[in-house]
Amino acid sequence: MAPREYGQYDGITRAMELVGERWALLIVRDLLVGPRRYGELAAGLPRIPSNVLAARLKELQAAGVLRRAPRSRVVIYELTPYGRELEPVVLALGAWGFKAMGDPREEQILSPDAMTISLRTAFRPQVAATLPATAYAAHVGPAELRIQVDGPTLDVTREDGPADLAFATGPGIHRLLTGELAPARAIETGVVEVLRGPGDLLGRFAETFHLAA
Amino acid sequence: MAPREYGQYDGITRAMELVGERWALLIVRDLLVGPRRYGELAAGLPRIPSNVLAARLKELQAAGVLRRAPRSRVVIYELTPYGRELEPVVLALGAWGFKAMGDPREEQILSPDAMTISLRTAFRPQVAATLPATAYAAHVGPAELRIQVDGPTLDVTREDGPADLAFATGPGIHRLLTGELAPARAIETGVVEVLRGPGDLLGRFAETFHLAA
DNA sequence: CCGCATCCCCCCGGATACTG
DNA sequence: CAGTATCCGGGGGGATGCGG
Repeated sequence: MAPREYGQYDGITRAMELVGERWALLIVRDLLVGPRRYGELAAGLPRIPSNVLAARLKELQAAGVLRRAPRSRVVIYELTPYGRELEPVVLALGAWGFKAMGDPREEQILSPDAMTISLRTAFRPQVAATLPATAYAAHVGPAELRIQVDGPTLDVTREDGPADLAFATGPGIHRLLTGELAPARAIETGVVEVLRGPGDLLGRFAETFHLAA
Repeated sequence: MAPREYGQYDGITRAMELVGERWALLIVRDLLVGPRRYGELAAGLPRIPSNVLAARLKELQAAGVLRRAPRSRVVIYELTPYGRELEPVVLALGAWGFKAMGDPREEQILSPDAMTISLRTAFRPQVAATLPATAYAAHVGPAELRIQVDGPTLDVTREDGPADLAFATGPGIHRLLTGELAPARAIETGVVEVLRGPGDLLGRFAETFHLAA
């Protein structure tokens, strides 16, 4: 159960030993959104084998990255303070990888937690501060994401509630965030489907969230 | 030769597909110091099997992270501009992993390139700016590292030259950077061996380079 | 039904030898 | 010196089982 080692003594090597195994950083990514149960993690990572998920959770716990928290008869996995310190790393890595994303393939999914982290990465506080406070409801897959922008602060939750603009989308939203796809065309082509509210608000959304290609 | 996929469409997943394989980020770490030949990379990563190194180099090249550059009859591997954009990620990951480092074990080495990156991570420009310009010569393993601090700028190279303080050290220097080990005691205990120059300059070194434990 | 454990297969990674 | 070839063990992928 001891992690595989690299035989070197420096920070990066140590980090790779702690969170460098396959799937580990994707588990951290989802836990950065909030505490999750085993089944929720499995649902957000459909292609992870159950034994690997169980093994990673044990290793990450032993590494001090996450902790099993017994909450009223069920087990919840949550990041430790040390694990939460990975947030800037994960966001920076996400911004870097974002630049190398091509078009989504059929088998590739966008989970609600992954989208939440992508939005945190793409959020531009200084731009948002100049825009009116806005609440969006984004339907991604079966889940609804409530995205509240209020000045320079961003809050993404999974509770639903009133929103100025409600839309459904999938992996294709990537091209909206890069600016490669204009908001109007995103709606025309069906990449984004407006459910409620004025479609022009998608322009404000695209201004608020942006990532380099 | 296509990378293993995770079936998700977001930036972190893409990043893991590009640089998430075992050893990949350690190769990137060393190339962040400068272009390297195959043998130099192998020397800095003694435990990597040669076939794995060859495979990673091909994959990272295909990923657009590095490039094979023919230089006067020999092949040099160097990061592309996109690969160099990993620097903040690698430094942040190194700072994070640094906090989880225990004492070095016998089989763990500190390579010159790893030490160079560690120094970049630990460098405190604002502190250095208040100190006189100083050149250190650090002997780590068989190699000599010339560390030049001039105001808020840091330059670490492998050429040797005059230095205000020359010292030899190994993995144990870690405890000096955290402040856990006082400079004077580092010399007393042999963690740092002063070769030339006044040993008190090690205090300036410890002020200039610092990492949280 | 959720949270894993078990089993099996396959492929990647580790070690070593070998070649242009 | 710069990789390639080969063999082997172990970890990951996938399906299934099972206890609380």
